Amino acid sequence: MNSTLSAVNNQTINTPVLVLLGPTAVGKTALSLALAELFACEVVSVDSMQVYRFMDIGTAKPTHRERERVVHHLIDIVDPDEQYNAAFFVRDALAAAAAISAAGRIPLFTGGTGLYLKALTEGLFTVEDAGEDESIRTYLAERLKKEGREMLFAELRAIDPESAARIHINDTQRLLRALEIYKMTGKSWSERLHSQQGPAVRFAEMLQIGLTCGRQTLYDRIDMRTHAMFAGGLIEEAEKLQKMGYSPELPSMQAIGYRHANNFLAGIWDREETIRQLARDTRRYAKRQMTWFSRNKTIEWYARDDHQGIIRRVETWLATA
RNA sequence: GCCGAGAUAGCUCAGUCGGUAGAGCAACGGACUGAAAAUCCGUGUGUCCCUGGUUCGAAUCCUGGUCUCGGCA
Repeated sequence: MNSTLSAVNNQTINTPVLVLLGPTAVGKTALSLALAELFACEVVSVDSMQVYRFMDIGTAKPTHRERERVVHHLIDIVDPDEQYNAAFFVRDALAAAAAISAAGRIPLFTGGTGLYLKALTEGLFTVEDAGEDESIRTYLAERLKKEGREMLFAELRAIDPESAARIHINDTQRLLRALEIYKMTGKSWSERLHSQQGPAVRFAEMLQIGLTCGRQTLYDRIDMRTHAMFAGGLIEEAEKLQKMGYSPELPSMQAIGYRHANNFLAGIWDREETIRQLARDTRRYAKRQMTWFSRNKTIEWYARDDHQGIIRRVETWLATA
């Protein structure tokens, strides 16, 4: 569209790209704002739940005031009953990054959704059909109910023994997905994986900063944030979503915080139990995030309050990038 | 002070006839390719309050202590 597009050609974004990741509640948002203002960045959220409109408190979105200070992408882009997934994220994140780079600014990917970040940097295999084929999902879900998982798993073993060896029989979600891919396209999940080409767009200059802190510190922060969410109106927000017609069954409403609030509203848990469960599930989520990040050897880790150290690192990186 | 009950995993507790211990919750480790804040897999982490004794062998039986909780004063 204009000359600055030289920053981006078909396969590669050549200008600097920053990534800021870390477990929930570690303090990514505060640092992302500081980095964005210092280094002329726009934030691209890497968060599977902040994409949903009306879900503000439970997803700990940056506030409207914060979003006035710094441009944020991929927040509030779909309604809670709309499908969103890793492939949509890759598409949207690449588009945002290309536009930001072309404008001479720096994309700052910030978030904690491990799969999304991996999909962005390493790519996904493509499925021609691309969409969600609801009829196949319904068909498989019914067969699961009628025939049981053993039958479906035996079928997977027959058509894709490699995936059957990798997927545990109790992992219903992956079992159904593997069968769905085959039914939809006639090719197995493992065939897809083997024929995968790599990311659609490469980032020539990417610095990945990880924010971390001691386990106990993180858990204390999670406890504080849990109480703050309650005081800040988490229950009322979930109630509002229900009144808008969003079912507790929706993937978005199964997010941490919302499913807890829904149980409270249904009278299953009292306030104290809801807080306890919410804090516990958030701790477990943080642990799963750490597991995910620990495999990524390109992350440079910094203590959560070492803003000066991170800023210095970004400065030297930009000088050479 | 007296009487009674108890002390075992981070917590609540079980532990048969004496054979060095296990359940729930919590915790911890891991997987992850279009639901991912989802889904799933794995792990017991212990001075059995202390002490001395009986015994081939003690969480278990006995002695003495310490502490906790009831009740009575």
